[in-house]
Amino acid sequence: MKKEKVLNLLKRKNVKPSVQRMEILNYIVENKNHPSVDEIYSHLNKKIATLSKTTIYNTLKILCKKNILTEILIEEDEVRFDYMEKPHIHFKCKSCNKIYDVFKKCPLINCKKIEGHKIEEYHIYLIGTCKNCYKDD
Amino acid sequence: MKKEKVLNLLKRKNVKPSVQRMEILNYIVENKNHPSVDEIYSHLNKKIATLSKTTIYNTLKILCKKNILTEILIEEDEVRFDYMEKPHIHFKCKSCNKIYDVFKKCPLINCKKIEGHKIEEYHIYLIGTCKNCYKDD
DNA sequence: TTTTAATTTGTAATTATTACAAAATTGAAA
DNA sequence: TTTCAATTTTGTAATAATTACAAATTAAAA
Repeated sequence: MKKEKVLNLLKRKNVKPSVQRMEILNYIVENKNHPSVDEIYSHLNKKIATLSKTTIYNTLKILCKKNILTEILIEEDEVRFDYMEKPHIHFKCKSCNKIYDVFKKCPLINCKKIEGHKIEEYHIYLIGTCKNCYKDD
Repeated sequence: MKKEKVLNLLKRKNVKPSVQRMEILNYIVENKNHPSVDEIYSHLNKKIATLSKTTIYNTLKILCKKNILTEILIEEDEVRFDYMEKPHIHFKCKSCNKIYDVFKKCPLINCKKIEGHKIEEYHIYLIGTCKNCYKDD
């Protein structure tokens, strides 16, 4: 994603841009496999030597609150993050541990209510073996 | 669930029964709102004064491995557990924090493969406001 | 009973995340 | 440009769920 696009996205959602915020958001948007906080840190640390993990946590929290990102709770021990342009499904491969985006439609996502409960968020997580790992058997 | 049913369930799935294992499994099966480890501990501690949290963690791990329970990753900071007789959806209320089971059918649950990936587990989490909290507005 | 194996327990270690306050940076006003 | 206030970033320390591990207990087998 172009620098300008990230900048505009932040502005549009009322998040004051900064070098750190732009880099963090950009890395998540670019990297499709939903990097962990550690991965984000390791990668960006090369560019921004003074970067702190606390900044990453702070930024991610803001970006979620402003609905730019969504938390993915597919891993047991850490949170992942998702830039969701359109609603989609997540598939985690048990073997290689990658998290794929799947854009198959699910009628559930159009429901506003279910058994009387008002739905505000949809999280669909599938777990199994991805096509790359599967063929190695 | 009757004592004997829990016992048979454990035996059938090749888990050696014990007082602790039966009580833990029974509590999860009986309590429909998916108690946390802390809640399980607090409740069963009254019955089994010597109970240790480590035993609960050990037992839950075994029960998951033997496919008697499934992990629910709907909470950000702790794991919940589910006794899944038939596949269903989970709905978490943001307001009262209860986790409901919803038995509406979703065609996704019949898919064995998606975009070439082999599916082994289905986790569908909806988040919003439940019907009890909603009407208080 | 004696012995062996499995389970339970308590403590200490691990690890992701948060709280907090100092340092650095930004942006506007003078 | 300089000054000053507000915001952001950073590092350290605290928190809390989970796990590792070994001793104690219990159950099963001989």
